Amino acid sequence: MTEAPRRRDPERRRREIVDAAAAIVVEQGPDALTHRKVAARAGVPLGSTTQYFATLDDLRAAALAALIAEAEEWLAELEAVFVREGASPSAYVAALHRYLCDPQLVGADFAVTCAGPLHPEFTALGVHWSTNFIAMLARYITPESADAVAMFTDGATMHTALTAQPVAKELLDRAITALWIPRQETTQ
Amino acid sequence: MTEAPRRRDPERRRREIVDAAAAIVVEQGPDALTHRKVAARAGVPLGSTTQYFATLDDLRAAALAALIAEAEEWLAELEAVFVREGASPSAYVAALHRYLCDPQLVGADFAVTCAGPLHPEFTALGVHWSTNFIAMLARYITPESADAVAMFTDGATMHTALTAQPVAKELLDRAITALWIPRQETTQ
Amino acid sequence: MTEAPRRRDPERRRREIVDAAAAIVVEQGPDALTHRKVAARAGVPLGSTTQYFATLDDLRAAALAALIAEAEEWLAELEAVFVREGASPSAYVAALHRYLCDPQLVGADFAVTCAGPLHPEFTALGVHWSTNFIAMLARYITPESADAVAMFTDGATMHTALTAQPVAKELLDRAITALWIPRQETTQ
Amino acid sequence: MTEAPRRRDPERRRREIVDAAAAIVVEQGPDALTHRKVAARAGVPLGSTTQYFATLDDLRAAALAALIAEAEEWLAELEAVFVREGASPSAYVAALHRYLCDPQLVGADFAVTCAGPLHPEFTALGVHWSTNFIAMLARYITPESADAVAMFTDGATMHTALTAQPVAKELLDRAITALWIPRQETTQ
DNA sequence: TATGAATGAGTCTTCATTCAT
DNA sequence: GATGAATGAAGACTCATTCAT
Repeated sequence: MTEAPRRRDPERRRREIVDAAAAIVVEQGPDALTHRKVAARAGVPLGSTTQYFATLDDLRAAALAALIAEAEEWLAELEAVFVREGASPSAYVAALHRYLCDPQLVGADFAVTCAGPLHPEFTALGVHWSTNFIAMLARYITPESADAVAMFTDGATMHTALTAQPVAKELLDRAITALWIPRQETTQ
Repeated sequence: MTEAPRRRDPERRRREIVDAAAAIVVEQGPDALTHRKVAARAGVPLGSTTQYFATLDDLRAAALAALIAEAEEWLAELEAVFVREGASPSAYVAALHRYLCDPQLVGADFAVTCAGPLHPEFTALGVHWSTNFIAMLARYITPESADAVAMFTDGATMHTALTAQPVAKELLDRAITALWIPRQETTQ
Repeated sequence: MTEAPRRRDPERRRREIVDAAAAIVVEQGPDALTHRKVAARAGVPLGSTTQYFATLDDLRAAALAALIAEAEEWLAELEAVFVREGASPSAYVAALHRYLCDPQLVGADFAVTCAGPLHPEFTALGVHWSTNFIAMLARYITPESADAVAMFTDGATMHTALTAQPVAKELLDRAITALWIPRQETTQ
Repeated sequence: MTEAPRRRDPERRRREIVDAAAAIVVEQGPDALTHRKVAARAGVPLGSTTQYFATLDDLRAAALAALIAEAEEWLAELEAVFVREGASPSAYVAALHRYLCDPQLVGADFAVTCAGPLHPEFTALGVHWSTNFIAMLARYITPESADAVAMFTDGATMHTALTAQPVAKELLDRAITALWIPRQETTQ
C-alpha cells in the first residue's frame, strides 16, 4: 500500500541512481564508479544511468554532492548545538565522535577528500567544504584555532577511514581541548 | 667500464618500472595505474611490465611500497634531528613544513592514505606507516601526545594535497606547540 | 488573427522537422541523421520526431525529398529562362554558376548523390533527378548533348562540394559550349 | 602447402584488416564503417582492429588511402599508354570505360568523393587525387581542357556509381572528343 | 495528441593478461 | 629472457524505438 505507484517516477529514480552511486563511491572510491555497478545496485536498467546523467563524471559529481550534503547537515546540527548550549570542546568532541562513528559520514568525507586532488573538477568541492567548516568554527573560536581544529578533525577522519575504527573519544578530547581557543568578543 | 653493463640490467629496469608506476600513482591515483602507462612512462616495452610483476596489483603494491619508503626516509631523518638536537615542537614543525613543501612526499602520503581504505590489501601498509610514525614520536613525547600530533599531521598533509599549497608554518607551529607534551623520563 | 493558430499546427511542425533533418543531412551526411539531432535543431521535443515519422528512414527520405524539391525548383526556373530567352550555353552557364554558388543547393545535390549508391531505397530518387534533368535539357539540345552536359554538371557539382569553392565560370563556359548541340527541329 | 605459416604475421593481418575496411567503405560508405564489421569481414577478432589502428578514423583513413592507391595505379597505367601510344581521346575513353566497368574502382572513387566534404580530414585526400588527375592530363592537353575532362570524368563516375551501370562508351567518346584539346607544344 | 522517460542493442575504445617468437 | 602481438572482457556512451502519461 505504501508501495504507491512505482512506474514513471523520474524524481524517485534519479534519487535511487544518485544514492547507489554515492554508496559505491563511499565503498570503493570515486574512481571505481561505473555505470554497470550503479545500475546493478540501484536495480535499474543500464540505460537509465545515462538517461539521467549525460556522463559518468556528472553522475560522480552528483554522488559527491549528495555526500557533501549529508556532511553539511551534520555541520548545521553541530552549529545548532553551539547556539543552544554554547560552543565548548566537549560539545564539539561529542559531535565529532558521533560523526566518526557513522561509517557513511566518514566514507563520504574520505571520498571527497580523495576526489579533490585527483579530479580537478572536484577540488573546488573539497575546498568549499573545508572552507565552510572552518568558517563555522570561526564564528565561535579564533580563526587560528578554527584552522587547527579543522585540520586535526580531518586527520581524525582519515585515521578512522583507514582503521575502520572511530578514534577514541579521550584522544579527541585531549587534542581538541588543547587546540580550542574561544573568541574573545563578548557578543557574537 | 664506468658505463656499467647496460644491457641485461634487470635491477635497473625493475627500478625504472617501479618509479614510473609510483609517479603515476601519485599523479593520477592508485586506480589509474595501467601497464601501458607505466611502460610508456618508463620507456620500456610493454612486455617488461608483466615480466617483472605478475599482475598489475603486484606492481601497484611495489609502487606504494616505494612511496612509503621515501616517507620512511623522511621519518628517519626527522628522528636523526631529534637525536642530534633534541625533540622540540620547532624542530618538528621545521621538518613537517619541509615535508609539506615537497609535492612528491605529499603526493605519496596522499596516495597511500587513499589506497588504504579502498584496497584491503593496502590497509596494512597504511596502518603500518601510521603506527611507525606514532611509535617514533612516542619515543620523545607522551603516547597521547604522539597520537594527537600524528593525527594533526595527517590532516595537514591532506589539506596540502587538496589545496596544492603547503599549510602555513605559523599554523603548524601553534597547533604542534599546543599538542606537544614531552616525555617526563630523563633518559630514553 | 494574423498570428494564425500557433498551437496545433501539425503542418508547420512537420515542416520544421523536415527542414532540420535536411540541414543535418546536408551538413553531416545522410548517415549522421539522428532523432535527437533533428529535435534539437528544430527546437521540438524528441517525441515529435517519431510522432510524424514512423522511422528514422522515413524522416531521412522526407529530408532528401525536400532537398530534391529545391533542386527541381532551380531546374524549373532554368527552363523558364530557356522558354523566355531561348536555350543557350551562356544562359545555362549563368544558371549553373548561380547553382554552384549556393552551398545549400550544392550540399543538397551532393547529399542525394551520396545517398543513392549507399542506400538502395534512395537510388530511385537520384536516378529520377538525373533523368528529369536530362529530359529537360533534351527538350532544347540533342539527347546525346543532354547526357554529356548533365554529366559534366554532376562533376562540377561534386568538385564544388569537395573544394567548397564554386568552379570558375570560364571553365564552365568553355566546357558547356563544347558540349552543347541545339536540337535541329524548328518546333519544340 | 601454399598456405604457409599463418600465425603471427602482423603485416598480413594488417593488410587483411585494411582490405576488409576498404571493401566495407566501398559497399556501404565511409560512415558505415565499424570495428565489428571489419573484424567479421576480415575474420579476425574484434580486438585486432584496434590493435593495428588506434581509432576507427585511422582505420578509415588507411582504407581510403588503399582505395586511392588503386586509382593512382590506374592513372599511372593510363599515362603509360599515353607515353607509349600518344594521348588521344580514344585512348582516354578506352581507359575510362575500363575504369567504369570495374565496380571496385568506381566504388573507391565514389567513397573518396563522399568522404571529402563530410569528413574534413579527408578533404585533402580528395583534393590531392583530383589535382593529380588534372596534372597528369595537363601534360598532354591544355590545362583548361584537362580541367574540363577531369570534371566530366567525375560526373561519369558518379553516374556509374548511381546507376550501377557503366556509362555508354559512345557517350564518353562524344563528350571527351569535344572537350579534348592537345597541347600545342611540339615537344614534351 | 504530445511528450519525454525507458531500455537494450550496439558503438568505440581500453586493457590485463597470455603467449609465440 | 625479452618483446610485442593477440584477444575477449569490460567500460562509457549513443540512440532508435516504444510507451506511459
